[in-house]
Amino acid sequence: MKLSVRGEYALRAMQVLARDYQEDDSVVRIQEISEKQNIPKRFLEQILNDLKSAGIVMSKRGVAGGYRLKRSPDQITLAEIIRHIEGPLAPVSCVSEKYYEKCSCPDESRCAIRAVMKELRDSIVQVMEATTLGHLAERARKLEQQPLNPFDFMI
Amino acid sequence: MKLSVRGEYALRAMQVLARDYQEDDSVVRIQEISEKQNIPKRFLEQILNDLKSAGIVMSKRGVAGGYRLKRSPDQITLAEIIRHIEGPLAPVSCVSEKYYEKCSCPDESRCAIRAVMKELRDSIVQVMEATTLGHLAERARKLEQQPLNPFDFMI
DNA sequence: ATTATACTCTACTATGTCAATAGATGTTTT
DNA sequence: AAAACATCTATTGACATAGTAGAGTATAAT
Repeated sequence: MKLSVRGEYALRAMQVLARDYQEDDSVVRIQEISEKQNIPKRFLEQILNDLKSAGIVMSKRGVAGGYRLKRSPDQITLAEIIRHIEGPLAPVSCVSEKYYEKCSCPDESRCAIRAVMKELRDSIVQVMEATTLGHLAERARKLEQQPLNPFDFMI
Repeated sequence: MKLSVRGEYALRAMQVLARDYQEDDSVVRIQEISEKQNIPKRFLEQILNDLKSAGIVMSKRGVAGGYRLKRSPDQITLAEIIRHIEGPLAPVSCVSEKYYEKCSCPDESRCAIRAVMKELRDSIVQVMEATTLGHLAERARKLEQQPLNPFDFMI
């Protein structure tokens, strides 16, 4: 049920780009994202490259180079990011809409687990498609304004 | 976001035991579960063994041996099974209630992704804790009664 | 033009999971 | 007691994931 580390890093990197997003063509260096989010730089390079070929970010090479979102943060959902990095959002691929694959069970149409997994899939997809990088940036700004809350350390 | 194969097999095996559950102490052979669900037998042995030490099933050795649920199907949730097989239900462990671990991000209390992941966790947990093996068995019985629906092959 | 910067591409290593195999142990039946 | 059956335990190999490393390419400042 877990997100891969790769997927988590992708989201955290996109959060940074969304937070710093401007209409002009300003870019953010990998180094900076890496430091802000504690992500191994070399690993992050690969992830950002994936997201580039997915059409989510664009890059500028050379001295003042870096990455920026290819579209407005409001037009990029978390679902899109995760689907490109790890494939299906569904917990089992026999209930996936976009990446359906037959599973090994004898009869899908009579599998009760499959029925439950469909429900689960729907609630996951609902959250992930409803949340855009724009929402994330807005939320991040609000959280930054709040004073540190000591109760957050008591989980 | 995916369930491991191990977790999927565990659920499918428990579905069989729940479907065949009786108050007496009748058991089901691994071989039988393996054939019904197309699960590699030796692999299934390990999984059932795990579930045994988790207190979910009990076994009887020797001729006429096999496995049965240790408790009534109504008292076993899918959440309990998955937590024992794969750990946290949460997509990232920094939002897990039962298996919390600090993540590598600089400030959890101000991470917007974490806030979204918490929502996601809640909806996953809600489905998995609400669904018992009893529900699964009931649902399986209903599905068995239905005629084959050709539309189920058109996903 | 040269140099420094920062992305790009490919390959490698380590770790963990999935799956299969083999042999040991315990129970019942004959 | 022996044979047959079925669970138990340990080991192994294949594959995916996480992370590291090095050489290469484009850009801008000097």
